[in-house]
Amino acid sequence: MIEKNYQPADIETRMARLWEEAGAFKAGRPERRDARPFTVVIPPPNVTGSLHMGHALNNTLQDILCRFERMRGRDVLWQPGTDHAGIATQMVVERQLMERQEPGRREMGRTKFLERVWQWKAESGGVIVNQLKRLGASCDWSRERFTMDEGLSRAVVKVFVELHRAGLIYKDKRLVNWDPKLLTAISDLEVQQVEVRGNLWYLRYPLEGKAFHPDDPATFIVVATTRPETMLGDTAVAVNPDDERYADLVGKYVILPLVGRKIPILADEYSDPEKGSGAVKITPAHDFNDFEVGRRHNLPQISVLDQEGCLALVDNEDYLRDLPEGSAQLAEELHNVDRFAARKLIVARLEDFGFLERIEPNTHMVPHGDRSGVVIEPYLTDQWYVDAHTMAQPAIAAVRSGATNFVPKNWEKTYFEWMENIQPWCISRQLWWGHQIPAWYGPDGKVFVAETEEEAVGNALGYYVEQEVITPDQGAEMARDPDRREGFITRDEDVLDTWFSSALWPFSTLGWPDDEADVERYYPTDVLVTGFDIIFFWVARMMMMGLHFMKDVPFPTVYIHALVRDEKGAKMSKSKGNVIDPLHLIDDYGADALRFTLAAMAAQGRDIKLASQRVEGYRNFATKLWNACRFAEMNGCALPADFDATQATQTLNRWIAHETARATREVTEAIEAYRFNDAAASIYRFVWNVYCDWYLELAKPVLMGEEGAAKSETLAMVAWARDEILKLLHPFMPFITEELWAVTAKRDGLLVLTEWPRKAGLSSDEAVMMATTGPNEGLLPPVLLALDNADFSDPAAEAEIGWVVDLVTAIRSVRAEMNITPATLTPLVLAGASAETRDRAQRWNDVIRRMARLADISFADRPPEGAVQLLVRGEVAALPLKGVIDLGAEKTRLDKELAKAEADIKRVDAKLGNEKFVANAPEEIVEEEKEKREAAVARKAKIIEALERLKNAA
RNA sequence: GGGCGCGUAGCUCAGCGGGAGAGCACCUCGUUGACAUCGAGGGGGUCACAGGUUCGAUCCCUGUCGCGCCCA
Repeated sequence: MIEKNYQPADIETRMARLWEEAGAFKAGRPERRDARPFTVVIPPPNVTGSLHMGHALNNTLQDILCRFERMRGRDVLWQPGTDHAGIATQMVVERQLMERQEPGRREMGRTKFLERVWQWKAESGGVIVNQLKRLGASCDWSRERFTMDEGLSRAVVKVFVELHRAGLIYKDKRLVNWDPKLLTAISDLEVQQVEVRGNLWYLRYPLEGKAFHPDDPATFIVVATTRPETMLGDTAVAVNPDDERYADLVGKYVILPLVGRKIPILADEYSDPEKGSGAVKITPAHDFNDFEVGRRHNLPQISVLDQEGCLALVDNEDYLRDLPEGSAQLAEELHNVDRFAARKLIVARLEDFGFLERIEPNTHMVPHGDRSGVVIEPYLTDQWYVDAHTMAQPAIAAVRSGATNFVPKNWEKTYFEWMENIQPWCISRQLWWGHQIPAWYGPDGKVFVAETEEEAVGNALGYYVEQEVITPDQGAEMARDPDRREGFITRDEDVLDTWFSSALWPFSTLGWPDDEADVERYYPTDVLVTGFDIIFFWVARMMMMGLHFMKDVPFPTVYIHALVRDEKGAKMSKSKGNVIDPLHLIDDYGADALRFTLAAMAAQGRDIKLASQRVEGYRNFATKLWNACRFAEMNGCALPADFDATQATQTLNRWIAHETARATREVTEAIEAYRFNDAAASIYRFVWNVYCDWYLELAKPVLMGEEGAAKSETLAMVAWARDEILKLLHPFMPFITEELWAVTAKRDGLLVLTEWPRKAGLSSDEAVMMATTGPNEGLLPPVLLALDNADFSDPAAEAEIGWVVDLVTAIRSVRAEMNITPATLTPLVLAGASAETRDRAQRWNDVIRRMARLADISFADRPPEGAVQLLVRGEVAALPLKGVIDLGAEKTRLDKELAKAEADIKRVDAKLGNEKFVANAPEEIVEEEKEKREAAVARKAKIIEALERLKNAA
């Protein structure tokens, strides 16, 4: 029994429980042992996260694919899990400690702190998983993984060690993006370039051997810089080799103001003559470009900042080397001053001595940390790197060859662009929460990388015994007792970039390296669904790791979906306050409505501007379906076991079978092509504008009428089409369809595991091929071996019902125009009707009268005088409304129609009169135009007749 | 500076070589046998602009203008 009102919240909790209890989402179901797998790995959300619109869209689309393929008989594995999100999670827990006024991370110590993070994860890490369940995500939750669980951690270590052995992971000292707030290195991708209004400072650097005077340009060279405070670390001045202004200065030296260091003026292409003064200061330790210039010219690298972005000058050997006496005083004064305060101090000091020429306002891009929000400092440190350039090559080739395809295809360009210019990937992070790098150091800094501490220590001790740094006895001692080797062998403190573990996700979650059975079965996955913002972060890296370790791409298809924005097109962000919370929408309208909205708006290649009004509209759609099912139930519609829709005899029933087949084809093909919006539009139109608006309405007289073959067939057909609708709609609106499936009939099983309607044109052989890996047909779901005629089509039924629809529509339209209230029943006269039309009119008499508000239907050779005359499929239908209608208005209406017909004829004639058109256009197009002309000419004739009669009546 | 994409009905968006579409909003009418979370009907668009290709362009090409995103 269907409830009177559709209540999403109640249905959703019950259906979720039902699926859970049935283990409906489990991969590897015994009865599908021989079915072809369909595998998708979820983009693992951060454990710290909560569901936002991007997740809602991403997971709705994945769920549509998974439910669709599950219904098509595949063994679906949708692999869920979460990501440990190093920086984000560590920040969350640290903030919590602060709020509770507990000891901070450093006071607490590493071990204790990590315990706290795990504790936090246990308490709060399940939030987003539960939110995904509310959305209806049909993941195999029994296989949920976490990037820091034991198995995945083993995968991380193994990958690190193997890549290190292969020379693809190495340690290097170079400039990194340093976050002075979080005190860690971050990768290029975690840096956001932000436009900042700053200044360009023009500084005078005195030439060596000349007495500096601010008024004498011959005694100095002007350099322009956006970062005056780094001048303390300058080791050269560069000018463009083609810049004639400075040609004679190349090779000479300047004396660095305030500092007194003698540094060369050199020629390098990097210096842009158009920018600033054309001369640029070179600070290799504090600027990426300068670093490269420095390498080319063998310049020293003088770092003048510490980890926190404060000047570090006292005891700074690099800085103090070769400086004149007295410079130590400046070092003392500026030591430990923050970089931004230092900027002011240094500029003021330069100005005092006449070294500041001028200040020019300058807007430029400044790197910021995407987590901390502070200005990133290029900083010279030792870090671990992946040789991304080498690993990118197979990943590039795989997309070039089509082994992996992007949908839509244009994202491949973005992918290539980045991959072909890829920089070494800095993977070490100075954090605690993450996979600690499996590297150990000896007293001389020599590194030992191994999968276990035991192995690394063994190697190290062996080495130092051999080198006679320690005796064999000491070595044995240290091997036995960790306390004894403390201070001698130490483990690398750093952890790996979170994306390092995410890169392994498609195979680490399947059990690699411990158990490869599932890797065998489910790798490579079938499709990756994700947003374009993580193509670089994640997709590219999975490609590299997958190809290297699995020797195969992780997925043949990458579907890239849009970003969800607010209704004005702005990116949703907390600071803007324009975030629409998907959970609120679920509360208000139900998960099904939200899902359908997102699918309907997921057109390829465009961002989604979401308005909640749209969600409301699709909630109404759910209500419509609900009520249609209630209607079927109230009329006792039920599907007999042996019912075959294609064998129906009633025209109306053959018509809905035909329309259902069409909808099935459209929905199936659209999902197959990742055209979610087309699929949604198709099922929407079918349910509302075909099934509800016409089929149920046209069936009413039969259903209310006397018992008999026609009625029993219709009772069955209403139920049959309803069931097909529930199946087609299930991937989009799983909750309401599952509920209706359960309450509308006694079922063998859940809808979620019911077979998808066979697409037209798919032979049973192909269906078998699709769903199986082997020839063992005995284990197939029986439906895949039966059911033919899925491409059922009946043009005759289409023509007849089409006529009824057109007739009713035309009458309704003219009645509304003439302001005839529904209470007024009018007669209808079919003039000069063909035998076929007479038959049809008799067959559909009840329906037409009811829907068009008619008193009766009669026939005549000619339309009566003073009637409204309508053209329906080439014949005249007249409404004798003498006295009711305004003859003047009717004339105006007919004049308008006439003008339209004449315009149509004129346009077609222009085409057909064009020799080139007739010669060049495809035959069927020309034929079509001719038919259009004929129809328009016939229409025109009838309208003229109608006008004549109107004149007579007046 | 390089790349990608977008300018179609009041709004949000489909369509993309042969007669301009949907949803919402708007206007009119309606307690018609499931549904007012509804039904019926209606108005509304030089498809940004300018060239070109073509028998034919909203659709392809070029340019201009406006907007967005990514990378330097």
